[in-house]
Amino acid sequence: MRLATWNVNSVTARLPRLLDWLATTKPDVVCLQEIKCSAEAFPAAAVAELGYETAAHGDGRWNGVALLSKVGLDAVTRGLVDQPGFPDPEPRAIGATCGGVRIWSVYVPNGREPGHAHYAYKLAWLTALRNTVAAELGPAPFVVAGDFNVAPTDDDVWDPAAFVGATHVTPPEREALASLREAGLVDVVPRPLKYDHPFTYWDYRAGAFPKNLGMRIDLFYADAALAATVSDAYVDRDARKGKTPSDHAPIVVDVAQSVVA
DNA sequence: ATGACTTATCCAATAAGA
Repeated sequence: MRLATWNVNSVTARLPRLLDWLATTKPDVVCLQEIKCSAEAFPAAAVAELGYETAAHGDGRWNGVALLSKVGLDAVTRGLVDQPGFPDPEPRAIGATCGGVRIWSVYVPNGREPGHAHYAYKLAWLTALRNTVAAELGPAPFVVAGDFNVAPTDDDVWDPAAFVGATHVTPPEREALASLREAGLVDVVPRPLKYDHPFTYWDYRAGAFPKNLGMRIDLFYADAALAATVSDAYVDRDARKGKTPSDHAPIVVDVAQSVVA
């Protein structure tokens, strides 16, 4: 099976690119984040022409996540166990069982700045994610993939000095990732197609992409048994090139797991 | 060149992103 995750920064604005990328890359299951549309407005008919079923969770202007699958899409769950809000719960997590794999697409809150109420919200949200993982892990191959808005190590940002006092690199955020790993998940680190860091995000401003001023904040976490079957994992930085890209690149992961109906 | 912000929304100035 080929699994993938991509923060598309508006599925409406990105639809032509998404369709081209699906047709070329041919993933079996795709986790999308920042669809920025309601579930009803998701272009499900367009992706259905390429063979994908859709489950979307969105409410309009911001956030929003979805799952696309060619191998079945069952037991859809919208939201985490006791998911906190800001102040109300936002559409940032959707889970489903696809071809025998239990898979979650997540968009972790940004946090804005340490000390901000949004930062406390981010940490609480990650705790709810950990609790959801703990409740579900075990019976089936398991994946949580998406935009975690946390760089796991200093090696996952272009310059640690540029992030002093900023979110995405603080010990509590990194401890929240460690807690997910302690619950039984493995960080499937993709290979970069170019340069030596598997960055997944580059700011639109100041030529960050051509200068490779990036961050690895999109992550693919799998249970240990599934992670052991990974034959390839890469960041598709080519999808960040050209006119009107998302500011994030997709991660593509091939696993030996065969489709289970 | 991979190239110097982009998105949706009360349609235009703003909030949000990280």
